[in-house]
Amino acid sequence: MQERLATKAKPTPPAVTRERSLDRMSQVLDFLHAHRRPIGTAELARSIDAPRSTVYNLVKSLTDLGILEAAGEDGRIYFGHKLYLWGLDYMRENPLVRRGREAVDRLSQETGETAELCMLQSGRYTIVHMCPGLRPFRISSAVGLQIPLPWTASGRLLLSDLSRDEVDALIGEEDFVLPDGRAIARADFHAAIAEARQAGHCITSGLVDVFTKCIAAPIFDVDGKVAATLCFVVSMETAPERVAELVDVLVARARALSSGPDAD
Amino acid sequence: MQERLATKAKPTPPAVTRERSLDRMSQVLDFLHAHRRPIGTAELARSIDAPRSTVYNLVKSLTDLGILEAAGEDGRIYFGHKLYLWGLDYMRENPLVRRGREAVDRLSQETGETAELCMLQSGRYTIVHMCPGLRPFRISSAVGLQIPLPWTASGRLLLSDLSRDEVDALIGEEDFVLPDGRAIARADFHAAIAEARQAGHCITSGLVDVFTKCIAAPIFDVDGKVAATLCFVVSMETAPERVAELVDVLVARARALSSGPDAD
DNA sequence: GACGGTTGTCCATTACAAGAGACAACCGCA
DNA sequence: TGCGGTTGTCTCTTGTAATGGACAACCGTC
Repeated sequence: MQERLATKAKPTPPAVTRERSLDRMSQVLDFLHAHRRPIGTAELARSIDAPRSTVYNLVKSLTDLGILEAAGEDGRIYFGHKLYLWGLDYMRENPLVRRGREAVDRLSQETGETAELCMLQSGRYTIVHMCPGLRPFRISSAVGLQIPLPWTASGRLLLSDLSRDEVDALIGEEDFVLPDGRAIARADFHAAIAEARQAGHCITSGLVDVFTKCIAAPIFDVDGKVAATLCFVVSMETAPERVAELVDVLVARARALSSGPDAD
Repeated sequence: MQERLATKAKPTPPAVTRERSLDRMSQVLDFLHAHRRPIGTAELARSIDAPRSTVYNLVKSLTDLGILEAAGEDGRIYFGHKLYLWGLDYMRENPLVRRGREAVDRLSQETGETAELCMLQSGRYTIVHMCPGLRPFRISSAVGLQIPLPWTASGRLLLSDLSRDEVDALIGEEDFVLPDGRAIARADFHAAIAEARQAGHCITSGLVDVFTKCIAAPIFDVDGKVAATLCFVVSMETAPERVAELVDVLVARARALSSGPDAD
């Protein structure tokens, strides 16, 4: 009886925590997403700080299900084809993504520029879709990449609904450091966000890459919040009139996609 | 006591089987993939023949993880954005898919035609990647679609390693009926497969769509089997010389992608 | 307003999986 | 050949989640 009560009344739960398999799976897949290449099972277990036996069992199960696949050598594993199929289903059924992709393809065709659809997913900036332009640009296979918000024009628009504190909470100090080592001042970034909101579009130059300019326009959801952005990645050399023209096209197309209940 | 013994000595395990959460999840996602649109939780439970309480809990967990998402009205659920991210990772890391995508983008840029990368996945024809051409074609957002193999030029190539019986086993009668109601004779289809294998490429006219021609070329894996195809979707009006030119480009590019251990 | 039909929530039970740890088979390297 | 470092498999224990089933809140329809 006493043990019963004692057991029941335990004020502090024991330190040993047992994760659910679904959570472990999510940890594994999230880690793989960040890791961005195949990994061995033992190293994976170390990386996500999970018991080895658990991870070995889990990897076996997930491999059997086609969620993971052997990739590379040494029995390394990575994402499986099932995830690809399911991901495509998401893309096809999600109205914003589906219509946004079509818009990107069409914009790229019409202008010959590289166009992208960008969204905030899990608090991170994501390139959802890209269609390369005509110009002999380096084709970055960056689709699905999650890169720091301050690096992009779209990032400034996507954050324009948040308060200053929310933005600060969302973005770590390291995200303000550009690929070439330069750092963006927080104050400047907040100002740029406000400016982007005012202007209804945003242009950045030479952030991710010295040779490119980003032009972005917001797509609004039914609540008037920025749900996604359309964006052009153009050469730094692009003439100002051409840039202005692209801005107009982009803003118009983004507005057409905004809060459209006329989807199918 | 008797029940105890009976319970303990059970020679045949009871009919009640308890599925693992991972298996249940896989059932749910596979069902959604086949269902191809959002579904309510209760109906989902009925559909996969799982206990209601199990499915309610599972859907809650998966939704929290971003693997499922509320979609449509009535609390229906569908695939979540995490699957999209993970699927893109699969696509980016898989050497064949990655290099095939780049080739498609480049082919489309160079020729101005709509180009596609197609594969056989889980025994079904899948458009893995598409880049729309310059011409004002109807943009089909067909990426990830799994359509009947007989409808396409790529399908004929992808099946060219299989025996007649294997092909027959893989393709149901309904797949031979084209969108406009016409039916393809099995014998003709088998002949077309053989011809495609011989020729090293395949051209079909007006199958999926009266106004289009499909031109496909095979990408071979290390074993010399057809692993994927590159394909152009062009207007029916395209001049024969132009078609011949596109065939040459396509075959050359596909060969360059074949069994390349020189991947990155 | 009593009814069969839903959908969604919440328990109690217990079968099963998450985790700890031992183990063998490999590496190098000294 | 022994010795730390691996990786991968296997056992056993025990916590926990999958399940059955009760329940409330809704429908409609008779």
